[in-house]
Amino acid sequence: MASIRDVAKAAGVSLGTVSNAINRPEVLAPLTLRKVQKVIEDMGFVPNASARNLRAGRNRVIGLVVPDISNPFFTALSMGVNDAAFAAKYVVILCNTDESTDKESQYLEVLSAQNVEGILITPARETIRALAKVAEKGIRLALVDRPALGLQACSVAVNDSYGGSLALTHLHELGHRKILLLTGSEDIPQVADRNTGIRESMKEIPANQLPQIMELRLDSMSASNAYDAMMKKIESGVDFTGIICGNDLIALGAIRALREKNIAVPEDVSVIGYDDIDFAGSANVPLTSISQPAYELGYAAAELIISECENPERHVHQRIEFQPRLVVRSSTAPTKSHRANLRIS
Amino acid sequence: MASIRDVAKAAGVSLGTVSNAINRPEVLAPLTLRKVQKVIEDMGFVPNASARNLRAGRNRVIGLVVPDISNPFFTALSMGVNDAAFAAKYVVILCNTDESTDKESQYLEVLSAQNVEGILITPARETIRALAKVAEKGIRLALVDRPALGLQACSVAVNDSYGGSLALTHLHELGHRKILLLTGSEDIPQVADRNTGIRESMKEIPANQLPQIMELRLDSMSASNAYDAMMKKIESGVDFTGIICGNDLIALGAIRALREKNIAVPEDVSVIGYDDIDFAGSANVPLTSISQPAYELGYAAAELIISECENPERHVHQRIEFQPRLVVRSSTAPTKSHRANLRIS
DNA sequence: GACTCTCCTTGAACCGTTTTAAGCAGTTAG
DNA sequence: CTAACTGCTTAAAACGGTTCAAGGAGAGTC
Repeated sequence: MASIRDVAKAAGVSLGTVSNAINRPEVLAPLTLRKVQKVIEDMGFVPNASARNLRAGRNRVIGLVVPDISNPFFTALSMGVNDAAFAAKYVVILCNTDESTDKESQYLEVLSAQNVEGILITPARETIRALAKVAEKGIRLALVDRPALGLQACSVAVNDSYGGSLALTHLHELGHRKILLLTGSEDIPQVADRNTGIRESMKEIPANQLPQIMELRLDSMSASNAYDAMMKKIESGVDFTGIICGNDLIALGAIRALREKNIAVPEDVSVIGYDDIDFAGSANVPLTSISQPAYELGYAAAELIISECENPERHVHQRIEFQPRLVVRSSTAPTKSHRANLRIS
Repeated sequence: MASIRDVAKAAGVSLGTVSNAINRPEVLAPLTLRKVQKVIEDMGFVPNASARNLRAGRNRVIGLVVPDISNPFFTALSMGVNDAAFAAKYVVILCNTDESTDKESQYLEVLSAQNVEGILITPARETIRALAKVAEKGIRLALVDRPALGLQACSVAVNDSYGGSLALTHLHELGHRKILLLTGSEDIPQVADRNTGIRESMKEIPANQLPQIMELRLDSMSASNAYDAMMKKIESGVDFTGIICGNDLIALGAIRALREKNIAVPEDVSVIGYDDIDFAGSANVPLTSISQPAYELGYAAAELIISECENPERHVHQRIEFQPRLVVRSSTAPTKSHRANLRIS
């Protein structure tokens, strides 16, 4: 590999001049510049990034740590991060933790060894301690899809509590009074927050209309898991008219089970998903879902951390919160009695 | 940020000793080692990767360039790459080109500026020229999901031609004689290869059983696009009993259109997808599909390029080819006449 | 007591850049 | 004619590690 010295020798100039040709072309005499550039071109010279970073103390690399990149939500988020980084000529190291705290802290080690300028992370659980350690080492942090609880860092999140409330209110307005909550473990902060939102919005509802909530917790928030659980649930009786699902995959799994048992969606049972993944709209029963701006979330987070890297002293930590949005499609409908009521009035 | 010198001073040893404590602990006296390690721990010292890499001439970073990370196939592939890299203590920079050759070559620039050790790429189209330029700069390449046409590089691919043949043979054996090919542009190498496979396997079929093939090309291989095209197609007459789709998303879109038009899948029309994405099995009509080992593909490719980086002189370029696999679920079935025939015999 | 051996530790060179102060012509001003 | 300035270029000092030849201290041997 050619070094800057080789270029200098070949061009008959000093090594500093070559460096200037690359980084501050305006200070060179046009003729010299031309000459050096030609040699660089001819030799196919690429500056060594390690040396450059060593000297400059920066490397235009950020890390992104997510629990599950195969979840379309995080895929979209990561696309947002990538695009924002690309626009700022940064580059993203993607780390997928498979929801394991172990792998997460290992990745944090690796990233800090790589001296990335910043880390964007959706911590799997309460990894605040490991994060604080990283922050101590001078690596900037931003939390994604999670507020920065007590941590000195930016955060970009979605109002999950409001999302839960949106789902409940929608079903309630359609006349549903017996609602099944098909979701994951309360250990997952997002799940917990949405449940909080659901409980909160119950308080707004007049006592005589208060829906009854049943919970069914899944070990893993996958379609097949939801399908199995739902089949069992149906066999023990369908004592609900609406289902609020932890995510769209769960909703799809549940719908498959319902159809197999000849329970019509949305005529007999309404189902509402969460995340509004790409596929939701083109599913067999187009899903009503709570849309989260995953791409924008990632984009905003990346912009935030990049601006912090570019301008550390002027930066103030921010907390950005996006609002989820209800997207009504065909998997939810008024209950039969509600429809009857509407017809009467 | 603490440097190795600060550690040395604090521990009262020379800087070389600290380096040894980190990299060759066995040469140090146990006492010294202990002492230095304690200081490292206390100061939270992390060796600067740039400096280390500068000296070593390596940086344990590879780039992964894919056309569309939101396609579950590439998501799985990238997980394979990440896991293999993680195991070898490498790190992956993910680049998503949105199928744009422009963005692709920009990313190649960025990656070579970052001096990554190797690049794993699924070239969008025939980007051989840009790739050759990168290769010249001494960056190792490996092609993923594409054979290394004339390029001095490793490649990991799936036998697409065989995949096409699998699909056709499956439908043919079920008695289908009028088959619709619902796929993307022939510019996409995979699409072209599968079509070749289909044509090839036609030659094996006795003339009196030869199926008739119709082609319908989509601009973009998405579910909604497939749905629209399919709706139109159905309105102009259903002159086919089987559909071979370019990917699973297309299959799902097509199935939705068919159902909406009250054409039963698989009773009236069989549909076969491609990729066998995670969701295929839990779709409303569980998809028959051609499974590609996306994760393994990525894993193998990463292992290949990493081994090349670790041992450049001993490395010989390889071409690994995976075989696709037919996964039969519920979206394909024998034609009515075929079923009748079976009953008779 | 001199010699060799072992075991640790050290100092210095080096990796390939960026950056900065200094230098060197040539020009302009006084 | 000197001084100051301008416009480029250069040499040298970092940056933070790794590595290696050389050195020093004890122990063992003759």
